[in-house]
Amino acid sequence: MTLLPQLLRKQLTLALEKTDAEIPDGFQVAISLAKDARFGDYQSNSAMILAKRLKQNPRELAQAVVDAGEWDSLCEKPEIAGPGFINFKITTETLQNHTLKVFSDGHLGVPQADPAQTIIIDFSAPNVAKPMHIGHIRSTFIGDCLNRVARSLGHEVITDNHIGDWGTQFGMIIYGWKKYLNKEALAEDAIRELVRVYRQVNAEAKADEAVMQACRDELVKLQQGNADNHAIWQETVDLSLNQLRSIYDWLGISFDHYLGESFYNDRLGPVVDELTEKGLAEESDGAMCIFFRDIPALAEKPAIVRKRDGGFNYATSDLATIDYRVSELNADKIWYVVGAPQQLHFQQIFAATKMRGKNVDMTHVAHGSILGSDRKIMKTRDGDNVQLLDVLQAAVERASAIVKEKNPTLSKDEQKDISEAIGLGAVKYAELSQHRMTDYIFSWDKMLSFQGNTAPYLMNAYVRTRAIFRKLGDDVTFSDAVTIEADGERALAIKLTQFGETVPDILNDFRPNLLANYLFELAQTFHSFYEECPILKSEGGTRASRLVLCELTSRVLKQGLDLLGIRVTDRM
RNA sequence: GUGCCCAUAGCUCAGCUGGAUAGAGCAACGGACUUCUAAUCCGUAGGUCGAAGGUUCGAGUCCUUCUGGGCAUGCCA
Repeated sequence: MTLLPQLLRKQLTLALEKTDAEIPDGFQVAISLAKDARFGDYQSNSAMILAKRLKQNPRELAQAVVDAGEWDSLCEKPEIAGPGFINFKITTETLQNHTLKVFSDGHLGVPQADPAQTIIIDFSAPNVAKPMHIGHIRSTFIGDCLNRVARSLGHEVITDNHIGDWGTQFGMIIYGWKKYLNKEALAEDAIRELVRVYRQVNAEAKADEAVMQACRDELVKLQQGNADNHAIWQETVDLSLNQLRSIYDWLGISFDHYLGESFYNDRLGPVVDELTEKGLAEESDGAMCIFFRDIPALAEKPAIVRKRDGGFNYATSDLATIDYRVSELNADKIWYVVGAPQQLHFQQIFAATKMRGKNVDMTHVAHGSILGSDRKIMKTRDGDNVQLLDVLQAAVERASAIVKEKNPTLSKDEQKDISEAIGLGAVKYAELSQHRMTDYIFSWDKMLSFQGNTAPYLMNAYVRTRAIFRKLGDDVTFSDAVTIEADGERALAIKLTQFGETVPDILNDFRPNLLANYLFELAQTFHSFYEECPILKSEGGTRASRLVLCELTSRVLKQGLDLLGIRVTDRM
C-alpha cells in the first residue's frame, strides 16, 4: 500500500513539473512530518531548497507549485508559510479511508522490501566461560531489534552469534580444570565455577612463572589437538553455551548460528596464504601485515594477520568469517553490531575485503559504551561489573512487587508471566529508546524505572485496549467505516498511519530509538484519546469507529513492541 | 602526535538529510479517580544548545579554532 507522504510527494512532483522552474538533474522533492500540528500533518521544504539552487524567490516558487498542483481529495489546498514552507493537511475523507486500509493490511502499512536481501547480523558475541555483564545489552538488544525489523520488512535474515570460544585464556582454564575444578559447583553454575578457577590460576600464574609456563603448555597442547585438552575445551564451551542460551531464551532472543571463533580455526592459514599469494599481505617485523597505503586514514595502520610467533589475530578470523558468510551463507549484507571502540578494526577488515575483490555490503553498526560509576567503560575483562542476569532478575522482582500490589487477584502464573514481560521489557526499552551512539552511566534507576517514557507505559496503553475488548466479549465485528470528528480521533488516526513510515526508517541509520520514540508518541496519543473519547459509552457510528481505532492501536503497539523484542500482556 | 565519538532544562535524554516559537521523561508545583486498568490524563514552571568565529534568507545541526570528557592507535579480542 502507498503511504500518505508518498502520495503527497507524487502530487508535489507533478505540480513542480508543471511550473516553468528548471529542475536540476537528480533533484527530488521531500515530504516530512509537520514540525508542529498547527501547521498541518506534513510539510515540504523543497521549494526553499530548490529556489536557493535556482536563485529564485522561495515564496513565489512555492506559490507557483501549489497553484499548479492538483490536490483533489488527498489534502486541503497546501498553505505557504514563512520563507516558503509548504504545509499539507490530509483531508478527513482521505485519512478515514487510509486508516481503514492500514487496518485491513496484514503488515499494518509497513511496506515490504523489494528485492529482499540476505542479511547476516553479527551481534551479542559474549566470551565463553565468562558471565554476560550489563555492557552486553547494547549489542544484544540492538542486534535482536534490527533482526526483527529487517525480517518484518521481508528480508532474509541470518543471525550469527560469533562467540569468543577460542583464545589464550583456555591455557589457564584447562590448567585450572585439571587441578582445582569442583565438579559439584560446575554442575550447579558452570560459568561461576569456571570464573572461580580462572581467577585462582590467574593469580597463581602472576606470582609463579612455573604456573604461567604450565598454562602456556596446556594452551599449546590444545592448539595441537591434544585429545584430553580438546575434550576439556569442548565441555567448557558446551556448558557455557547452555547457560548463555537459557538467558537468551528468557529474553526471547534466538540465533540461527553460534559460529564462534573456533569454527574458523582451520580456515585461518589458508586466508593468510591467499593474501600472501595475491601480494596483499607482506612481512613486516616478522609479522604478516596488510597495508592500506591508498587509504589516507589507514595509511599508517596496517592490519596484522599473522603474528611473529605464527599465531593469528582476530583480523584473520574476521576475514575467514566473511569468506564463509559470503560463500556459504550467500550474504548480500553483513551488519556488525559491535561497540564504537572497534571502528578502526572494521575499517581495516572492510578495506581488506574490498582489496580481495569480495562483493558484500558490510556495515559496522557501532554503539556507545555503558560506563561504570567512575565514568570508565565496563570492560569485558573486569570481573566485577554488574552482571546482566542480576539486572534482569532485579527488574522482574520489582515488577512482580508492583503487579501483586496493583492486581492481587491474578493467578501465580499470570503474575509471573506479567512480571517477566514488564521487567525484561523495561530493561530492553531503557536501552533501545536511547540513541545507539550515546554513552551512558549504568543506573539501576534507569533500568528499573516503570513510569513515563518506559516499556510499562507502552504496555499499559496496550492493556487499556485489551480491557475494552475483554469487556465487550468475543463477538466483535469491526465496522468498515471510520469517522473522524474529535481532535483526539484525528490525532490518533494520523499517528497510526505513520507506523508504516517509521519502520523502514529504522534501517536507514540502524536506529531502534526511532521506533521507540514513535511508539511512545503513539501511546501518548492513545492515552489522550482514551481520556477524551469514551469508547464503550459512545454510540452508533462513533462507537464503531472508535473501536476500530482502538483495535488498530492495539495491533500497532503489539507489533511495534515485538519489533523491539518486548512482549505485551492483556493485563498488568 | 594522529584519528573517531561526545558536550542541549536541576537530572536522564530526543532533535532524521540545515528550516518555523529547541522538545520529552524524571524531579518540583497545581488540578482530574463511585467512570473503558490513575503504571494514566490536563496544566504551571524550568534554556546565552560547552566557547568564539565563519558559510546561509535561515545553524543545536555544516566549516574552522579553542575548552572539557571518552575511546582507538602493529603482534589481546
